[in-house]
Amino acid sequence: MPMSVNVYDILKERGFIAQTTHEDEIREMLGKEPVTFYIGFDPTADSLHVGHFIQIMVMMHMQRAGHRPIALVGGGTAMVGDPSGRTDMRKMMTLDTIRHNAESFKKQLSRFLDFSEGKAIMVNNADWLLDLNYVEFLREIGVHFSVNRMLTAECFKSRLERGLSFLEFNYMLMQSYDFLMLYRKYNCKMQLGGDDQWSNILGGAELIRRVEGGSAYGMTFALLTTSEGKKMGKTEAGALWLDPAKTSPYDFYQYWRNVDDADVMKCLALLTFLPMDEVRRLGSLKDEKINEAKKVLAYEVTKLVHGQEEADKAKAAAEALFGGGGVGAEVPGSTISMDQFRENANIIDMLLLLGLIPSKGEGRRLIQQGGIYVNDERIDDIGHTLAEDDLKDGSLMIRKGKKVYHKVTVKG
RNA sequence: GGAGGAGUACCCAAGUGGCCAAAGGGGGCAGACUGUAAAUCUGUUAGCUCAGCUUUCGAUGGUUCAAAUCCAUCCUCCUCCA
Repeated sequence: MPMSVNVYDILKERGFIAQTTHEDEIREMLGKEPVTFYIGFDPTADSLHVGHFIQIMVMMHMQRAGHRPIALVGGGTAMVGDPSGRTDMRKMMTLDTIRHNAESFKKQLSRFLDFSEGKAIMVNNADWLLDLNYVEFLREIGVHFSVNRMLTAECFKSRLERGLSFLEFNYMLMQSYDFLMLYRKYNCKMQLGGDDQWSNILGGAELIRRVEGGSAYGMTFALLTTSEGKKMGKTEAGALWLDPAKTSPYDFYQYWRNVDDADVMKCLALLTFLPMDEVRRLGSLKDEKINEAKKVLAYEVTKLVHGQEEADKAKAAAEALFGGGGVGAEVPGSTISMDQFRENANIIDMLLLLGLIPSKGEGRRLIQQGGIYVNDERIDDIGHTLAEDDLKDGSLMIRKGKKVYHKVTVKG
């Protein structure tokens, strides 16, 4: 298999790599042969989010370079909960929830990777973890772990201050066991993951070396953080989901359109496939010009996640709304009936109906502070009533603050 | 199992009988300035039929004209000892 550019160098140049177990050996191995590797995703929610997307980008880069990804859905590990980087205990999830989430993960993952002809594999660790025999597991795997060493691991530090249950303490063993199983079954030699997974990955690589005497490697990737070190991809509504039903393509697009200047280059490198020369050019734009880079970023990421059609729509909507142009058809909004319109003609009732405000108090505040516009006219009376005259071609535009647009279409 | 300590709004955290819908900070939202950025400044941040009323300080019950504050029971968490 021809490999012109070593994928390790690509990942390195784009800023993915945080830590590796054996840098030189890994680079050499990736350069000369197809390698089977895996990344685990614990189904703790019913959709993947941007944090996962970084890992998916890595898998795509690796697959393009001829390597074989295994996407591991953590149906078994989710039963226990990874304590890494957490300050409090995870909520215990029911079996049904986990199953449902695992199914959603599978669906989403298959959009990004080519699973045909064994080019990628999807597994669920519930298949081997749930039926484990406790004593056997302790004897086969448990012997190889030193509690003393585990306690010094970075990922448990914060938890040792707040408390760590035995249940969660075992997470590392389970993940290590996963790696061993995949090594045995698929000759999986590498585990990749977010940097918070470093300890868990090391555990697995060492386990394989001890039990099988084989060579196993690990590599972690920078978590997506802002220049201030905060986790990226968080919105007021929670995470930035990949599921269009949970985060609309328009909102998704807007999130990237609005990233901090300082983060633009990093995001372009990590979240798009644009050539690095282009990334550097866009990232070095200054002042107002950097808006161009943000538009490219938003479009490219949205295209990868939601497809070209949705990306085009999101872009068109953004241009129509912010470019001062007319109101395009693809603007985010909702459709209500004429009865609903009449019954909720009071502006605050309408905002509530549309889900733009959580309570009427919030609505009054917004209006008093001048944050609500109807058809681009500021509303300054909390008793304002919408009239049918406000409708233009059966719709009207409500704006909350500077950026939240909502088109109301009235039918019937 | 024993001894102490803690649970306050989205988060952290003050408040130990009335002046408490509850200081302060963070976060959020809105306004000004801008580039749909950042920083800064201002306002706001329980609900409602909003100068009034209703429901909140782990839960339940009690004392009192009056409780986040006092008492009882329970739940949860932490620390030390075993």
